[in-house]
Amino acid sequence: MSDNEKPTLLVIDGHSLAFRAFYALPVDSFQTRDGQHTNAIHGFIAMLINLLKAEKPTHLAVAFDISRFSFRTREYPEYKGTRGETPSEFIGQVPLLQDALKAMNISTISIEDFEADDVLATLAVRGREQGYRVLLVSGDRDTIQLVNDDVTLLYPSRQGVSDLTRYDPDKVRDRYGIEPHQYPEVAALVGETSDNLPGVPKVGEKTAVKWLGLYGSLDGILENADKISGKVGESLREHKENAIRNRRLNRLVTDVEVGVEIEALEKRPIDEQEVRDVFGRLEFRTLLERVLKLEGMDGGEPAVTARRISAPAPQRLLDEELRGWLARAGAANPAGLGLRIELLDGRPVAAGIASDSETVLLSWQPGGADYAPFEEWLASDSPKLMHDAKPQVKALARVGVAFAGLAFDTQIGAWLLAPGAKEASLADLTTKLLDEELPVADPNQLVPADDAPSVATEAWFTGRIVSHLETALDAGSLGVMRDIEMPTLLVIAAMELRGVTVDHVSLADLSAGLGARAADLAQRAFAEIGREVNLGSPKQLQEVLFDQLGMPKTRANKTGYSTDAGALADLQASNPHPFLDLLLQHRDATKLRQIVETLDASIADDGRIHTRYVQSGTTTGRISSTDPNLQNIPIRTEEGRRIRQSFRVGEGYDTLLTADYSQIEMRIMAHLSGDEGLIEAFRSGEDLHRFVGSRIFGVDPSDVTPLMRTKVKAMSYGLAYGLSAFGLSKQLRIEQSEAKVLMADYFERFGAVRDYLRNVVVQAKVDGYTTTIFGRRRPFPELSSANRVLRDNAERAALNSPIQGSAADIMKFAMIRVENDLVEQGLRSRMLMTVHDELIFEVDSAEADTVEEIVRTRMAGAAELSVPLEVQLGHGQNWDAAAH
DNA sequence: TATTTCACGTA
DNA sequence: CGTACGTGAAATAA
Repeated sequence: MSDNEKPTLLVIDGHSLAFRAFYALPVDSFQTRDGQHTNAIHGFIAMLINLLKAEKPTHLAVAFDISRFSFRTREYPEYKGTRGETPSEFIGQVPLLQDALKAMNISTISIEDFEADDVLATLAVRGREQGYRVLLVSGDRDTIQLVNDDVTLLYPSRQGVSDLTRYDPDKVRDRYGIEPHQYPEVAALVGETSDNLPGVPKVGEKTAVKWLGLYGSLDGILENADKISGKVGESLREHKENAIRNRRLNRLVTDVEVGVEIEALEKRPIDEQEVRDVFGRLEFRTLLERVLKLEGMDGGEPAVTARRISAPAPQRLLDEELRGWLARAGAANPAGLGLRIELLDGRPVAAGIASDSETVLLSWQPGGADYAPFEEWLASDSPKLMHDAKPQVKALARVGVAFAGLAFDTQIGAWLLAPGAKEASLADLTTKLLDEELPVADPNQLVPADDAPSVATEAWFTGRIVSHLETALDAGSLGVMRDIEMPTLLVIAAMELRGVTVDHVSLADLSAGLGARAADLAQRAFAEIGREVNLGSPKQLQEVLFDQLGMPKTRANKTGYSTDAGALADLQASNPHPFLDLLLQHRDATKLRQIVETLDASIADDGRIHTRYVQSGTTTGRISSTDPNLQNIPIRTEEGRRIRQSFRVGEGYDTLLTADYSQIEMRIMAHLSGDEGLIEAFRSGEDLHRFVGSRIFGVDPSDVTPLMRTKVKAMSYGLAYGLSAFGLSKQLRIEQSEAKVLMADYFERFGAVRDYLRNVVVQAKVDGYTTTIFGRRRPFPELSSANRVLRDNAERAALNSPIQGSAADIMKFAMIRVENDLVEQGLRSRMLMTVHDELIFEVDSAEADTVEEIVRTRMAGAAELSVPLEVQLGHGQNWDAAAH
C-alpha cells in the first residue's frame, strides 16, 4: 500500500501548540469585547485549518495535559520546575479551545498522570501498526524519537505556529546527524533546560552525536566512559547519573491506555450550529468562514441534523363545529392552546390554533360572522400559548377585537431561561429546544414555498415549546412568567399603541439651532489646528491630538487611543488647548442634534411617537425601548431639557403626569441586606446621602457639607455596581487612599451591606445564578471562569443583578396594577411611557386627583419591603415641566 | 453592503 | 478598574 492510499492519522499536542500560538500572536490584538484573550485559540485553530486543508487527515485527535503533574514529576519533582507561572492571559484559553474543538467534532484526549506527548507516542505506534500514515504536531523536541517511515513530526518554527517544519527520518538525519530513535540519547546527554533536566556539563549536541557514532548508543557510551579522555570524559563520569535519569524521563510511553480506538477518531463533519455559537462567542469571523468553507458549509443550506416533524394537518372549522372543537381541545389541554395570528401590514388576516394533537386554520377576518366562537374564545380567559405575542395582541387591539387569557409567550419563556441570549424566533426555539426543524419560507422567494409553515403549524410548535419550557423553567421563573411578564406584555402593548405626542416644530427649531452651533464650533476648531478634519472621526482626531498637537497618549482602546469626553478632559487639565474645548462643545451639539433628528423622524402621522418596548432584551429583567429609544432622552443639560419640552400632552388631555420611585435601588439594597443603619436612614425620612454622610464622617446631619454629600452619594450608588476604590477615586478625583478610607468607613457603619454584597457573589457561585426578590433568575457561568477579567466582570454583574432586577420587577408590578385600576375604573387617563423607575401618564384634569391617588398607592404598594417605597409625582404641559 | 467600534444619552 | 441599555457615524471587512 502506498502512502497515498493509507489513511492519515493526525495527532496534535494541544497544550504545546496553544502555548506556541500564545507567544506567536500579540495577546492584545486578540480579545473579545468582554476582555477574554483569544490569541492562543486563534493561532491554534488557524494552524488546524491549514493542516486539515493541506494534509486531509482521515482521522484526528488533540491531546491535552491534564495538569503540570505526571508520573515524571513524581519520579523527579524538579521536572519542568523552571517553568514560570503560566501567564494569566493564557490560562482561560485552553477550556475555550477545547469547546471549539468539540464543536468541530474533534476528539480531545487527556490521560491522568501522563503527558500529551505520551498519548502522541502511543497513537503513533498503534497507528503505524494498523497501517496509518501518522502525522504528529508538537512543540516538544522529545517527539523526534517517534519519527520513522510512517510517522512524521510537524514542528512549529520560531516565528509562528502555522509554519511547520516536517521531520521525517531524512530530515532528522540531516538536521542532527543521527537516527530519530537516537534523539533522546542525545537529549539525555545534552540536557533540556526548559524541562529543568540538566545534562552532562560540557557536552553539547556535537559531542553527543560524535559519541553516539563511536559507541552506538547511550549504554555504549556509558560503558566506555572510562576510555573518554580529557575534561569532557571527566564530566561524563561525574554526571552520568544525569544522563541516565534524563533518558528515563524523556522516553515517551507508547502503551498509555488512551481509552479510544483509532477508528473512532475518524474525521467527522463539524456541528455547524455549535461552531457558529462558539466561534461567535470568541468573535472569530474569518476563522468561522474558513472552517465552514473547508466543510463545504459556506453559503449552502445549513446541515440538516434536526429531526423534521410535521404538525397535524390543519382542519378548517366554522361556527358550531369550531365552538365544539375549542371547548373539547381546551378541556383536553388545561395548560392552554397554541395560538398564532397571521398579520399583514399590522392587521390580522388569519389565525392558527393548536392542541397537542390537532390544528385548526382559520381564514379569519375580524367581525366575520362564521368565526364568532373564535372571537369569543379570544376574549375569554381560556389560556393561550403564543410566541412573540405583542405584535399580535396589538393587531387585535387595532381592529377592536378583545383579547385575554395570555398564559405563556415562548419568546419570553426562552428569555427567562437564558436572559443573556438574543431574542429567538420560533424557528430558533424549535431547533434549540425541541431539536426539530420548523419549515421556514425562503425570504428571497416572492411566492412562498409550499413548505412554509402555516400559522396553524406555528401554533402547534408553539404549544410544544411551551411544554418543554414548563419543565425546563423552575417554579420561580414560571411564577414570574405568569404574575409579571404576561400581564406586563399586555400593558406595554397598550402603551405602544398609545404613543406620546411630540411637537415637530419645536424639534425642527432645536435641530436648526444645534446645527448652526455645531457648524460654528467646527469652523473655530479647524482654525485652531489650521486644517479641516472630520470631528466625528476618532481616527482623525487621534492624528490631530497625538501627532499634530503632540499631546500625551490617553487610555488605549482597540483602535488606538481614546478621545472620549473623559480622556479629553484629562488632556485639557494637563495640556490646555482651545481645540479640546471646542471639540467637546461640538460633540455635545452634534450628539443632541442627532437625538433630535432621530426623534423627529419617528413622529408618526398621528403626531405621536410609538416606541417599541423590548420585553425580552435585557439580562436583568428591565424593559428596553427602541425605534426610537425613549429611555435615553437627555435631562442633565438645559439643551437636553428642551428636548423633553417637546414631549407634550396630547390632544384631548390636559396634563402630563410623571411618577418616579426615589432611590429604589438603594431601598432594595437596604431591604436585601437588612442593614439596620440603612433601613433607619430610609425610615427617618432624612435625606439619604446626608444621613449616610453624617454616620460616615461622624458629624451631625446638618453639618454634612455638599462635598461630603457628593462623595457619599457616589459611593452609595457605586456600591451596587461593584465599584472599586480605584474607580471611586477616579470618579471623585481623589486619592485612591482616600477612596479606600471612605469605603472602609462606609462598611464600618453599614456592615450588613458589605456582608450582603459578598454573599450575593458567593451564593451565585454556588448556585450558578442570582435571583431577584420575586424569583427571576440570571445565570452566571463566568463566575467560575479561569480568566480573571471575565470573572471580575461577572462578579460585578452578579452583585448588581438582584438589585436592578428586583427594581424592574417592582416597576412591572406597579404598571400592571396602575393600568388595571385605570381601566377598571373607566378612566380615560392613560399610561404612556416607562423609563425604568419612572412612569408617564396623559391625564384628563377631571380625573387628576383619582389618577394621582391610584399611581401613588399602586407604585408605593407594589412591594412590601422593610423600607417604604417613596414615589414622587409631578405634572405639567410637557415632560420637562412635569418633572418635579 | 454588512458588521464592528467608538462615543454618549438615560436609569 | 461601576451595572443595564440603544443609536448613529466612522471604520473596517467583504
